[in-house]
Amino acid sequence: MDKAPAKRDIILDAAIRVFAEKGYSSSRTLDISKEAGVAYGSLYSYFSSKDEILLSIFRERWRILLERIDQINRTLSDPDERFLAIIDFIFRSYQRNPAMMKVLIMDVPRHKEFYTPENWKLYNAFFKALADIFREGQEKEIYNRNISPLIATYCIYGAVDTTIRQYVYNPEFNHEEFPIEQTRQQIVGMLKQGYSKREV
Amino acid sequence: MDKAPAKRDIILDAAIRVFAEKGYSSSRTLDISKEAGVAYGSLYSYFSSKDEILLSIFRERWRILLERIDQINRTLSDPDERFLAIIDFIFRSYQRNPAMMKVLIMDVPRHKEFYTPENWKLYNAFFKALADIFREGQEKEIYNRNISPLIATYCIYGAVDTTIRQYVYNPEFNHEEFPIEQTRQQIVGMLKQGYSKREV
Amino acid sequence: MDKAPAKRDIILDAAIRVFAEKGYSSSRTLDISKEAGVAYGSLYSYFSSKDEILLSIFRERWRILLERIDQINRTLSDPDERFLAIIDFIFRSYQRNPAMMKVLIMDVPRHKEFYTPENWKLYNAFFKALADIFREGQEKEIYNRNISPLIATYCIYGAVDTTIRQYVYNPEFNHEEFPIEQTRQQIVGMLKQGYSKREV
Amino acid sequence: MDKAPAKRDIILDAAIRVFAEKGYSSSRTLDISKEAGVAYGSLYSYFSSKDEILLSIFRERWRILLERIDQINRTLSDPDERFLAIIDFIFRSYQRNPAMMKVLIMDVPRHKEFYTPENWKLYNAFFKALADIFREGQEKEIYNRNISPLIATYCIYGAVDTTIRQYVYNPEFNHEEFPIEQTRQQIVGMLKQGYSKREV
DNA sequence: AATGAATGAGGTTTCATTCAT
DNA sequence: GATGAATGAAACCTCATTCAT
Repeated sequence: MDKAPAKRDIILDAAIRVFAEKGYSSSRTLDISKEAGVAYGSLYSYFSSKDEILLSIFRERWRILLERIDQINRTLSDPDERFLAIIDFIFRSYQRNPAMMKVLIMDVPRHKEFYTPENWKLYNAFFKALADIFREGQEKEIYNRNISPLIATYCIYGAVDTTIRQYVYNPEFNHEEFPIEQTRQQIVGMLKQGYSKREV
Repeated sequence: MDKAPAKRDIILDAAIRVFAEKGYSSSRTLDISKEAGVAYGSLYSYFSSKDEILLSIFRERWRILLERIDQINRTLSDPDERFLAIIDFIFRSYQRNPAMMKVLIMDVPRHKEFYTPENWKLYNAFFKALADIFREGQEKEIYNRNISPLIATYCIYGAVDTTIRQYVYNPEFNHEEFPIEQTRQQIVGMLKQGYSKREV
Repeated sequence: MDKAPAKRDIILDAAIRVFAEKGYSSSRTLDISKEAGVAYGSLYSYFSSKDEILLSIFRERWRILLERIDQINRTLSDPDERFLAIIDFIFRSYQRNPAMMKVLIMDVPRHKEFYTPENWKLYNAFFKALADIFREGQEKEIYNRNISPLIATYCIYGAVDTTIRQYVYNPEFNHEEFPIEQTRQQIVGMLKQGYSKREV
Repeated sequence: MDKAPAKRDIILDAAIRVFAEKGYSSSRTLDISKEAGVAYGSLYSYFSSKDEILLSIFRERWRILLERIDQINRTLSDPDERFLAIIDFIFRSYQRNPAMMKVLIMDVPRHKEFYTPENWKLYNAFFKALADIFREGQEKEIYNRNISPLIATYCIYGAVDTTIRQYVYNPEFNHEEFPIEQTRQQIVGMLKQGYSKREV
């Protein structure tokens, strides 16, 4: 009984590629079925609607992110190392599957049906997990207590997200001038130390 | 001869509200005309298509942002003060017209027709202006020279953008618990000093 | 009081050129007003609708054709000479104003509103006038009595019309290979003598 | 696999009736789908646009005419008999399907998209085939050598076309007074012998 | 009478979804 | 379950006509 689940994932992966390429609403279900190599109507054996495909992408892929954070939390205890590992995971996710990141960042939150309490709960679980790490850093007296953990989290995620978005979208952003590994280090450095020159 | 320009702007403002509410592709041109209180066909006297309305919003509003930065650069000379003023302007823009910010952040960059060289040039002019300020701060030895000005700029903008987005979208984000003025100060503090506790 | 009639005719002439160029239904009233160099709304000072412009073209220009036949009938008495003069007039009309002929041949009869009894009466007056000439030729024993005058008339007009249409429309029809004057003579010759070689 | 072709032809036949009734541009695609008894959108499974329907009618039906001429040429060798058979076929086509003839004569040549080199080539193939027959008649010394074969062809076709058009359109043309078979004979007689009385 | 901005009904086309095979 | 032809609601846009100036 591996066949049905496999096909479901084939469709989901195809949908990610198509949505990333054209955007959700410019993507036609026919495009998805072609990309997946399945019959037109087969989409509806696995998903009730086009909406449902997008939301499934969000729910299933976001859950993987959350699980990964859980795993990092279990493996590492130092907040700094945890943030590093998470940022690393996000960067590598972009590198592995930029299409998925495009969809998660650009299409999911712009979709009307996304705005249900359950989806928000799942979405915010990510920020809450990050905020928990931050809070622990504050308790361990290694992070600044003047900053709200949630706000800190938004800043961290926003800095990472906006930068990676340039790699994905911005044609004027020169990949060779900014090697991704170096960029990652600069972001982490800046978030931790700030952009102001430290007094000696 | 104030009439025609006025009507064009009425349509543009209405379109911003409608796009913000429903997203670009779920918005119908009929909705826009109703919201603007003009006849259906009048949209097409001022804009050649629905696409053109969205792109006009981007071009005209983004230009205002750039002009504002110019003005700030002419008025203030200290890089710190300049960043503060720009972040302040962005925060106040959100407060004044969150709908416009939604559209600029969420709809414009997800639209296929957006991706023309001219539009990218205009878009990137914002980041270049910020990077110039950052570079000056480095030359004045007040900003960290280890960070690329462009990356720094993405981090600054990303932190601000992602946080404000929570005010605009996230129903679980409690506005009262996080007064906007205080949030702004925390972001600026964190970007400048980093989240790590400074050694004394 | 020459002004108003002048403008009316300016519009009519402009409409003929526009209809000939694009066909009636692809022609926009805006095109006509621009071609005429009058204000958009002015069309409706002189004509009640776009339909009415087309029908006015037919009524007024067709009447000129009928008057010309009348004049020919008054001037000439020999049926052969009369036909020659009429065919000559039609050929020269094409040369002078092919646009008008295009409209009269192609657009007017394909228009729904054309099919009123009065219009048909006017239209058929042309064929009746020709048939009368033919009948007289039969009575004078110079034309074949076995042919119905009306059918003869359709054949004569059809031969002329179809040939001239090639000059106007057919891009593969080489004008230089077929000088119009020579073509006219061949048509007249063929209609009168038939295409069969006469026994000596 | 008879189903798809059948439906395509059902749509084409329905379109012919609708176009003949209202003219191409007054015909709505909804009318065609209703007349064909198929769903609205089905039109677009078989044709890419309304234009394409009209041009398909031309291309497919005109090809049948050309094939018929080919067949006549293979079956008969006498030019006179060939012309007779072709005129006969045209007359019978009108009788069988006057709607199709209306569309071919009135709508197709007035349509902008018709004017492509390929369409003209197909269109002119008809006249070229007729001209070849005429030329052969000249070589066999049975047709007048003074007439250009192409001009002769236009006259023959124009006479037939204009006359049949009266049957189809002209409400003042009395079908009973002019039995179609008799009309056909008169046309053929007139084209061959001319309308002038032959000297004995 | 002249103007042209405004109007909105109606057209073509798209495409998510259904369903008979 | 798989297939893809069929369906028809709904979208964008056009453009003849009106009407306030």
